[in-house]
Amino acid sequence: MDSAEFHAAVYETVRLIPAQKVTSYGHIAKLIGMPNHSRHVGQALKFLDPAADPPVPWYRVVSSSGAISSRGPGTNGARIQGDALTAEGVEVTVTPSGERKVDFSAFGWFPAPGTI
DNA sequence: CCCTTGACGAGCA
DNA sequence: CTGCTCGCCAAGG
Repeated sequence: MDSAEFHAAVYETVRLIPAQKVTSYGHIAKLIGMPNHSRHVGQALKFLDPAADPPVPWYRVVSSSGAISSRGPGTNGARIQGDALTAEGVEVTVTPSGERKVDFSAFGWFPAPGTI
């Protein structure tokens, strides 16, 4: 599997995430058969064209702890993602330190590989 | 070819 | 809860 196929597989899988559900980078990696490439799932989403057609609901992908990565101070990516999820009806908790988190027990989507 | 970076994950103190 | 270590691997300098 080359880089282009990897990206395609990631986008394809992310589109399968139901509305009002979230999953993790690591689980996306498992679903496409590359459990050790969680970092590259993030890369694929990072390179994604926001105007892709059909759209890719990248905002439904968070870290394994349920937290939304900050992307560093000065960037508003985390806030955008949190807002997008909130707008869809997903409960996003904001910790005192400003961290946004999602409750997997209520909104998690983790199908076993091969069952989708 | 070596070194550093990451929208990551799991384990441990 | 926070912080640190190690494993992972493609990309870019």
